[in-house]
Amino acid sequence: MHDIRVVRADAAGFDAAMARRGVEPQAAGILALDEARRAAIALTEGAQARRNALSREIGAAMKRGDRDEAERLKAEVAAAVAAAEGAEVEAKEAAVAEALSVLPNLLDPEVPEGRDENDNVVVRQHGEPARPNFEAKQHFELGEALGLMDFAAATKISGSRFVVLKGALARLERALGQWMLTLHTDQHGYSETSVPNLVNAATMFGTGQLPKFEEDLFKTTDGRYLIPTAEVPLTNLARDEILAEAVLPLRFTALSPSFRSEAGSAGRDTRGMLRQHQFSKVELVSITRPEESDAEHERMTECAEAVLTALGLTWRRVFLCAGDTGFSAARTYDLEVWLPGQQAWREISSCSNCREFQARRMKARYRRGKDNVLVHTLNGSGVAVGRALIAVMETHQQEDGGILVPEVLRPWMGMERIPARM
RNA sequence: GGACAGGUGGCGGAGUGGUCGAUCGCGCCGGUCUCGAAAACCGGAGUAGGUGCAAGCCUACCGUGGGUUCGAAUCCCACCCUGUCCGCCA
Repeated sequence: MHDIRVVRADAAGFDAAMARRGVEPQAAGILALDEARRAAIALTEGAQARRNALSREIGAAMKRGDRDEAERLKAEVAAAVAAAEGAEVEAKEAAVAEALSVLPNLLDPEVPEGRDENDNVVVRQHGEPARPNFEAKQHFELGEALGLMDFAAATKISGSRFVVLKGALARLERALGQWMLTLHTDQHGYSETSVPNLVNAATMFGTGQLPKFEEDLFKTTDGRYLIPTAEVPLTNLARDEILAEAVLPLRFTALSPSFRSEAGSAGRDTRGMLRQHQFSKVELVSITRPEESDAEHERMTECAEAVLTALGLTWRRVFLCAGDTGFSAARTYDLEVWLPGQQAWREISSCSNCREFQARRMKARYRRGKDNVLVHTLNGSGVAVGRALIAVMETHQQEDGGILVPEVLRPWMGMERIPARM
């Protein structure tokens, strides 16, 4: 959500910022709506002031028993009320709000120019893509050979883009989630949080999923939505709050399922569990003072990177370009992990600083002296459990189809290796 | 699901048709006192929007949305939420 004052103050700058996103110029249209809105407000409020004054006079007239005068004034009030209603202030305010709420966030100046993922910039890499002396398999080949990853069963139960994990792979998923959550709470200062997975429309508006991206969500029959990420409930903890400065920064983490309709990605990544309607994810969310958010963004990204390093994965940090940065974000780092079976870098985490974009939608503020100031919100995957499972399988696969369990997961797995099926 | 009781400013809590944006307490900000702090005392302070160079003026907001009325925090209706009890149920 944008501040109309920003558009008024620098229309050309606003359009230039939108252009980086590939969005057509908006300022002129918004300013026209704003003019109409303000004119309607002036008209209506003048009429309301007249009505209020007349009402007071009526009260006075009644008090002294002057009924004729009171009746005469009532007629005048009726005219004022009609004028106020004719201006249609609400519709005009809604038009401005709508226009401002469907536009993406302003990008940080440092965000690289570019149209799509090909223009993203690698800023850091950990490890080198492995060159095993055997042909690395993809995770679904491994999982199906182990008899522990069953897509047919999931299709029967639910449909495409779901999976049933069994035995050691089900346990591996649980181990990953538990271990990551423990890492972030015990080592990284995040507060463990258990959140609803079903939220209302106001919550979805707060983080920016609504009104523009409703088709990406699953909606329930009673008008609620399944969360596409725990970012949604975690960030909305601050909605409509005025926080004490001393509590900032707030850092939350949650392990939750994420539900995505994947509308528009038909035919993409259809094999395996890379792109599912439901997956498990450990999410990180920070609520900070404005001056802290850039440092917090780096810190958060490093917390996610620590997960990948500890799992023995090969990864790189990518600075998303203008065209690839998400709607609510001012700047985003993706973490990509190397998948030896697929011979490709794939996104496993995305860490974004949304600055005050979500906070304005949510009215999430903190008290600084006598002022109420919008907080900054950040979110990052720490990390996606489903994709971490894939990465662990493909990275630590052995020639016989067994999978070596990373050291950090062994206490949770109760085994050093998922043995190949005999 | 049924029956009651409620939803008021950062928090607590008054207010039942006419200067009520709203008494009061806590907390908050400024000041007096003090070497400093605490206490005490004095003063200030809601949010959003419109207008104006500014001081200021105006409008809206007492869960949400309608309605009655010249006028609604106050009356009526619907919905949402909270509490208590009952029923049902992981």
